[in-house]
Amino acid sequence: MDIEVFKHDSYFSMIRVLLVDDHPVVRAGYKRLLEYDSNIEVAAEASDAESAYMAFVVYQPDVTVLDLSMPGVSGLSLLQKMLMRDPDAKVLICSMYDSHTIRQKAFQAGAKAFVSKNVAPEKLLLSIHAAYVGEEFVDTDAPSSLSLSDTDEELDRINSLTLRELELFRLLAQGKTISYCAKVMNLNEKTVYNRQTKIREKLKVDTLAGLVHLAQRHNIIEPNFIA
Amino acid sequence: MDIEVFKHDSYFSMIRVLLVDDHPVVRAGYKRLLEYDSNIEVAAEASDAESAYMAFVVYQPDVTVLDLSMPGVSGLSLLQKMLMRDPDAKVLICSMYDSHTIRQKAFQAGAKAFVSKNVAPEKLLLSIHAAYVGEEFVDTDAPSSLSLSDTDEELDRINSLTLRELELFRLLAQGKTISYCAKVMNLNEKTVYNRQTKIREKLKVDTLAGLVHLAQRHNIIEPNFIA
DNA sequence: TTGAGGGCGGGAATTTTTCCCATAGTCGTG
DNA sequence: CACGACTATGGGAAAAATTCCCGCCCTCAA
Repeated sequence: MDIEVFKHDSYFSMIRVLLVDDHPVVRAGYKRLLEYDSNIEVAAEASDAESAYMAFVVYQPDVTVLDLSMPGVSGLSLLQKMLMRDPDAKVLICSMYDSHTIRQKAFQAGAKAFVSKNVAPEKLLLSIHAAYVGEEFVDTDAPSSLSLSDTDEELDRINSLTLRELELFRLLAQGKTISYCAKVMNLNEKTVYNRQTKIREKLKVDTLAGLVHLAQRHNIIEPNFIA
Repeated sequence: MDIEVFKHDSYFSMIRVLLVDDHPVVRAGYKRLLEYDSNIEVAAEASDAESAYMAFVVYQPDVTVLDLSMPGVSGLSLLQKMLMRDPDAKVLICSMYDSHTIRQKAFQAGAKAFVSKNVAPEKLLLSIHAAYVGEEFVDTDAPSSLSLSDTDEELDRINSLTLRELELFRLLAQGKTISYCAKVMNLNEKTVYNRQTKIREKLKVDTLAGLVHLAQRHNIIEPNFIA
């Protein structure tokens, strides 16, 4: 991949990037990779949703690279908040765990691009440029899209979840308590209960454990075991 | 199968590191962080178990930084293979997901150090130096994990379950409802409730989802996850 | 403008779950 | 044998979690 193709004419065309990831190592990785491209500079970085939003408002980056799997609030909510503030924001969603569902939700929420952390460095740069100019970019050679078939009923059900529901789904599947969910999602516990019921109804599972299994099958959450 | 080698201008006191992680971004992150330390150089890197082993044999790094969550063969297997080849190998295990169990397994397998990807950059460098001189290094301020280093508490807890409790534990972790459990175990629902409470108490888990995760961590149930 | 749908939560009813307790069987031991 | 310790089992009342049904607000699209 010839990086020279990204060379812009003037100094003023630098793409200013905001990096959001809770892992210092990963942020460092992005920075190093982005350094390869002389038209990109890291304007700011953040390790959690709040500071990310603040940085977004303050620095007004051209492109935001946002990791989905952050503690607490989901990256998707943050994305929405950003888009609320600036509907034209270019956000590149990056996720450790790839799945059709996650991608779908990301784009639905307004992401301009999606890559998994497996992405080759050149692809990452490419996708940032693509996002910058407003194109949608999809990392096609997703390594092992392990979804058996995209017509899977379970998948359809998951896709029928609204954003907010998906967010709660993830939290619950991770084993968070109702009250914790209420806190981090800024909701009344009652609402969480109501929503949980709705989620289970949509997903056609009748136990919490069922939610966990379903979530793991579809890479909605990280498998917490080592084989 | 790509082993990248980095020129090292023979400063024999340099700590030569082998990086093993399947994510390019993460490898880049390590490299960037390690560059801060002028006594460390990245001798080679690898993105999968086989090439990692080859690199290990060929380059004989002073310290290997090994990510646990790799596709295919587990990082732990790779670790064992390396130690079989060189019992004195210094391997620093690095994992996205931290838990006491994981750590335990890592040290049990012969790891010299363990850090989670949340680790602060300085800690990472510190741990590499520690591993280099043969010390065991434990990232103490691990955010959410109890850093007690004795026996595997979770396992002990599971072992403290009675047979009947274990039976119910498995059913629950598989997502069966209380009434189903009562039926198949020939019990009054009340008894099942009482028992479930006791199990969660013994296992120190406060949600059903927690039971599922615990069960999976310890292979009590089949991970119902397609890889 | 109207209507559909998401997001949010109140109130009462309902169900689940806890907590404390009682009974019974088993086992090892003095 | 009798004793305590431990497991297995469940009753009853109380507490907490959950459901069910409802209304409100907002946005968006027709």
